[in-house]
Amino acid sequence: MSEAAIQTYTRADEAFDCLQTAIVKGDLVPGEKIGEVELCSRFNLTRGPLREALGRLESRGLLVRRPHAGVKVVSVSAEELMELYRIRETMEGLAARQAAERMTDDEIADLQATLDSHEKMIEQAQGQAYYQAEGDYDFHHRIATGSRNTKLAQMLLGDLYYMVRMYRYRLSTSSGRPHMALEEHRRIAEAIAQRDGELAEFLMKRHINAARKNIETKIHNGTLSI
Amino acid sequence: MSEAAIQTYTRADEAFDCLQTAIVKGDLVPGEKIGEVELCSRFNLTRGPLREALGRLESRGLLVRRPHAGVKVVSVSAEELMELYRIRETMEGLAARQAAERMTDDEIADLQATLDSHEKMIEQAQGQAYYQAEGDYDFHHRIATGSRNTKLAQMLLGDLYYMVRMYRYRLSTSSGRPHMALEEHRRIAEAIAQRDGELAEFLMKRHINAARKNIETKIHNGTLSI
DNA sequence: AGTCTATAGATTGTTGACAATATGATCACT
DNA sequence: AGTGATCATATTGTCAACAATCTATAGACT
Repeated sequence: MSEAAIQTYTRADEAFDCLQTAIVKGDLVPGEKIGEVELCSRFNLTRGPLREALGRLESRGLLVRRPHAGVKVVSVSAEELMELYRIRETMEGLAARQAAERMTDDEIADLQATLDSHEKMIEQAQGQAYYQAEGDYDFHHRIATGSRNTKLAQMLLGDLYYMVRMYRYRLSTSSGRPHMALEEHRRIAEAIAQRDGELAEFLMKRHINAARKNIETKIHNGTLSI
Repeated sequence: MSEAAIQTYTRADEAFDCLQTAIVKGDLVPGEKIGEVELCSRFNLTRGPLREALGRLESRGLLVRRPHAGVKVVSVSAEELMELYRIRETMEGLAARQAAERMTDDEIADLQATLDSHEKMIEQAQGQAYYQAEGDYDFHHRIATGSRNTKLAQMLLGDLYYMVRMYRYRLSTSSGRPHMALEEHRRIAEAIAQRDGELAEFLMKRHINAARKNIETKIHNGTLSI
């Protein structure tokens, strides 16, 4: 094993993961004030590691803390969610371009194989958006790491995705346009396979822009509420 | 005062600031392993707040921590520094575009006034790059906040700038092209004043790209070593 | 002689108690 | 009666001792 899994899993890491998934899954409601002792009893933790985890989460912008007053999950407005997508658009565009230049042939083959399995999933689980959401996450994850840009991957995977996923869960349905998204993924992968960075960037930006517009119209329709 | 300063400044915040500036200024050498107790005695802190600060710094990617083994300042290779600039290029391009669309007239006037004072500073302090570096930081800071994109500003100001500044200090000289940089700033400000987002984005990307190339050639020359 | 194992030391992770601060309710005053 | 200040409570921030883990040194074995 070259890259071993985390050898020692510290309590603080545990706390961090627990809280993060709780926030993403919506178990911790945005805006609601939550006490430290309550969190401790809820996740079987002690306050030390918990506070360390809270610090990390705050630094990542998932929750906001006021000294001596308490901590609450950050609540994102519709506008801010749209801003998040605009950031993703530019950053993932860059990631796609660099991925086209730097992914190994094996990685690209894997990427395309992944898309095949996504297609099967979509066909099997008609209308069940969950697989699509996971698949989408998987696809973007691979490209982010494929960019070989450590900091970029860190920002994308560590910061942005969790915020986006947080709202994916809430407006659970996900896009509802699985076939179209898959098709867009295919084209991006194709551009990467042809080592056409410029095209990959363009297609990725358009892909995320389309997702943003899709959500935006749903919000305006009233189909979706944040 | 609408946005009051931090009412209560906790020890953890103090620790965070101390460590961050120490890292940026180079008092804490990258790669070197540092013990918690040593840091405590050095900054007159106790281990509790220190550890919380360490967690935040780690989450921001300024240092890396291995459980039970210790913590060391992250060391960035020349390639990674270039990657950082590529990220800045796209993100600040976006910031400039949104700033052109959203900054108030007052803010734009302030921005241009800032450039005037920068010009005077450069003339007065011939060759002293410090003012230029600070001025540059100031300019980009204003545009980041002017974008009205909370998350974008947070990522730029909270994550990227500190890493870049860290190396600015080390290769202290800064660009050594103050007049040219100022001229580029002027053009960007002008584009923003004319509410031409597309142009502002283009000019900003070119500006950062030029800065990147400047450093890159210096590294190849051997003028600069990381 | 080289390599592997085991132990000692030091360092980090964790815990529970203590101090400082914000919130909410009570009471006096206008 | 409504508003302001004061105080009690509960919660957060901080501290110092304890437990768990890693690293380095020394020894035994192949």
